[in-house]
Amino acid sequence: MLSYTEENYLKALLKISFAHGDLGVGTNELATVLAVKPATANDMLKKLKEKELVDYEKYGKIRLTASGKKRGIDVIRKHRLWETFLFKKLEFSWDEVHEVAEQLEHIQSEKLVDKLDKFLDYPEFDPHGDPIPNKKGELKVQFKKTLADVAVGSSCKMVAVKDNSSSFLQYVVKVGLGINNEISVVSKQDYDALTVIKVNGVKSSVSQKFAENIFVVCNNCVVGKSCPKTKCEIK
Amino acid sequence: MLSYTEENYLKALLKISFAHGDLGVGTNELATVLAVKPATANDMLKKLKEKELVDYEKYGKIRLTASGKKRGIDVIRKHRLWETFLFKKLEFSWDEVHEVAEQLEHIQSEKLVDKLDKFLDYPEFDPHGDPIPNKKGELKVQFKKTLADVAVGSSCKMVAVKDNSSSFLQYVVKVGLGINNEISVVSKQDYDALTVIKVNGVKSSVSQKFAENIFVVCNNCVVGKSCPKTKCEIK
DNA sequence: TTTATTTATTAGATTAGTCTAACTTTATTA
DNA sequence: TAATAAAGTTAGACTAATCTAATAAATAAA
Ligand SMILES: [Mn+2]
Ligand SMILES: [Mn+2]
Ligand SMILES: [Mn+2]
Ligand SMILES: [Mn+2]
Repeated sequence: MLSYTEENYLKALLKISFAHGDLGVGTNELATVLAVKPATANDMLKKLKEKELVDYEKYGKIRLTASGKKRGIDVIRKHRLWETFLFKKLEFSWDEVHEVAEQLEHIQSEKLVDKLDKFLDYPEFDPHGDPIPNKKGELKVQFKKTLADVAVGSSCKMVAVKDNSSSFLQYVVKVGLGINNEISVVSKQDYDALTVIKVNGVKSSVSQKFAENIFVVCNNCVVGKSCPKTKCEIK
Repeated sequence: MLSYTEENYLKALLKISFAHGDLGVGTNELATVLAVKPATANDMLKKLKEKELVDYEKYGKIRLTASGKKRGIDVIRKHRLWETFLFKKLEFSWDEVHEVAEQLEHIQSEKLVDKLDKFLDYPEFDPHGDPIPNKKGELKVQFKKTLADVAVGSSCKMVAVKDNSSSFLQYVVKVGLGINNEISVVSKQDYDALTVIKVNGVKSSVSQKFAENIFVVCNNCVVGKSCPKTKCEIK
């Protein structure tokens, strides 16, 4: 049985791995994500190594073992199922679900997770567009392309958000954006990449930082695979 | 913000108070209920007194303050709402809900509790027949009379169970009993109070211990008040 | 290739919650 | 009422998770 804290370390390691491929994770990086000091993370990593949930050499990069990865995915599965429950069944808005799911993800009951999954009719994506791992731990490939990659004159579909903070999510709503919306890129400033987009006929300006936090696909893209079109409008 | 552990102490104090009226709680008693040593309970009681959640003199009986009581009732409210959710929405059986609710009762989100309450359509009783406190903390009076109090030849209605353990609940089902069932007391042994009851036309023998764990009302009893009938068949 | 900077580790301390063992106070009973 | 038993408290120790401050190793810059 893993502690609340151990589960959070595994989840953080997994999320960092998703973000930057195969080249292991650093102690400081992990500590930053978990908002603890490197010394603290270092202590915990020793314990996780002892339990064979992570593997690394002293002063080397950290990687999850197969079992560590499975445990981490289970936590993410629970997190996203609970977010979906709060959003779909309890009328929470998409910027409110994350905080509560941070607590709910640590409830230990396999039956509860499976029943919740069934109750929600086996959802594939959470309210932020993130894929929900299934019972076996299989996870749809995460999205890679963002609104910042879309060429001027092209259009795309918003599929997820990268930043899950309540402030960003509320801003997204204010700009008139949401999951599955069609976005046209009207123009882009050379100097600072300030971008004019059109959503449902309404134009707005968004910053580079904003655009990088909106995951999109082009209309020919196959989610999780490369675009079959020879000249995809998205890099 | 109360810790997981502090919440459990308040809940335990409240439950013991419910069980034996106004005469405060003892350290050893509390320790037994929480499955810790008296020394441990003593340490925690000092902290709770410091936070003005309980009140007592050294070597004296312990009582919850108004605010301690409110916090304890909130935990019970959450526990029973979650049990109801698991039972009504996720197809858990009544002997499975308690264990998971022990975890869920510590999730901190007032909004979650209120939304859950609404989602369940403001239930008044949990799957074990126990009353669910409302948002204000108002709690229906607990049941007092048990099957062991019912006179031979009389009948009564089962309204709740005292013991919430999975083994007892499964036994109750095996005997053919459930909440709201009509029970006739056919006979009772003088020697050991072994009782023959009839439920839905089927006779069974139950021990005194068993009978004392089934809360009942007579058909004239008004829940939470005394029976208006001059000669109530239940003491 | 030294030096400086960043990254990682260790040592020692703290807090919450728990324990055992010894001791004190209150309650029971002979 | 005095002896005994039960209930409650204290002292000292342990673990998990955290911190600060000092140190060591690896990397980047000069
Ligand atoms: Mn989230
Ligand atoms: Mn999410
Ligand atoms: Mn329960
Ligand atoms: Mn219950």
